Amino acid sequence: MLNLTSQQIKVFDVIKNHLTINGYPPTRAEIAKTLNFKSVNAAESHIKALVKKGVIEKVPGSSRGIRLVEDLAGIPLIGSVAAGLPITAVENVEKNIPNPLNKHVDFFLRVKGQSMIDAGILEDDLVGVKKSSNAENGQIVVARIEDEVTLKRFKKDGNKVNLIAENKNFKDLLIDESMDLTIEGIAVGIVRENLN
Amino acid sequence: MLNLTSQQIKVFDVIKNHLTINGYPPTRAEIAKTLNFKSVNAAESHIKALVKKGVIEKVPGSSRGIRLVEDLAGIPLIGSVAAGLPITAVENVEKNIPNPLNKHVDFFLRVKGQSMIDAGILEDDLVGVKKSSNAENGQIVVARIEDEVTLKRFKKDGNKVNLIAENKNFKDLLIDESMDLTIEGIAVGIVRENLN
DNA sequence: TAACATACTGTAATTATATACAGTAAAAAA
DNA sequence: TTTTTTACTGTATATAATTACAGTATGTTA
Repeated sequence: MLNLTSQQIKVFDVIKNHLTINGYPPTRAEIAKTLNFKSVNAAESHIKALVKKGVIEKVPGSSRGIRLVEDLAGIPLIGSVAAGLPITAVENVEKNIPNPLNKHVDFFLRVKGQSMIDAGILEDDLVGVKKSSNAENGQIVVARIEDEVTLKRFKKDGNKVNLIAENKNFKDLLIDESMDLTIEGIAVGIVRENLN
Repeated sequence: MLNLTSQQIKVFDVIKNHLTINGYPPTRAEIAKTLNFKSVNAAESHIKALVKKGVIEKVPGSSRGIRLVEDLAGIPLIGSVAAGLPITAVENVEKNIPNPLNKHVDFFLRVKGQSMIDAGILEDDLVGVKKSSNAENGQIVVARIEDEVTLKRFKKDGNKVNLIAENKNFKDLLIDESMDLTIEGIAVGIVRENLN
């Protein structure tokens, strides 16, 4: 959803909200009324801009013929993160799933390894992640150290950051100045597709 | 969705399909065309019947002003099961959530207690359950013994059924002839709304 | 500086859509 | 048996809605 102007974002949000509240898209007149435009053509122009930018689709001649491109897709599931790419880069998106968690989720990340099993997070679980560059003590975070992405419990002691694995067989990871640590997001929920 | 005639089910399905394919409801003319009605009023009449039966809602004067009552609901989340009631009775439904699992789920059940923590299933997790009256060895099942509903791993030895808790502190539950055991469903996935 | 994008107002025409009314016919319920 | 429900066709109309065209103004990019 990049490159949208603030007005375009407003129009997009009106469409999105209308869809969730009413179950069908708004008309140009309804968009104009909501945003206090005096001309329906203001809405029409914004719709054209949003189509051009690829965030919505139009069905010409059809009343309320608007689709949210983003919305059809659901929330991106990141299977594995290729080195050098931002986590949510399209190259990393495995598929898209609907969000059952009663919270904002920016992406789901498939868990690799056993480092969090004592917190009930198993390999291949999908962790719902909200993007954030900082974390509070005790939160489970998606962290990036150099080029590697891991899921760990965040603990800060003064200015020393400790990334704790919830597995007795793993040792804590103490971050020092020389290491390049980025907090990518906070884990807010879990989806497990496979039981066995 | 009871009491619908076969024609009404067809019309309902056309609306539902149009929604999933196009992202917005069909017009009367579109319904009529899909079902080869020669008059748009045939669609209009069916819509009125469906509204009367409570499976859709109409927004008068609004183009494509149709809502699926059932669809808004998602999959029922069962918070706790009242004694004497079937699990999915409306009285037990806490709320409804969308299904992120790539499988058929009849309902979600909120887990009570610690009996499955060694399988990575924690208290308050939502277990996605597919209704089934029989289970295979090793599957995690929702079982009802007398009036109590529990989540356990199913194991059958000859004709002895064993319900195994995945927690060292719990002992297995051996079912004998005198007990009233019902398998209500098979767990197919997990959703965890809260991490800490 | 010229071209383009953004951000609108205002008018108007064509088409899309809901919906009422008048029928016909058969099946189901009271 | 009468009434109601179901299941349509066919016509008509008011209104809902898309969308093009003509402007104005400002900011951004080439």
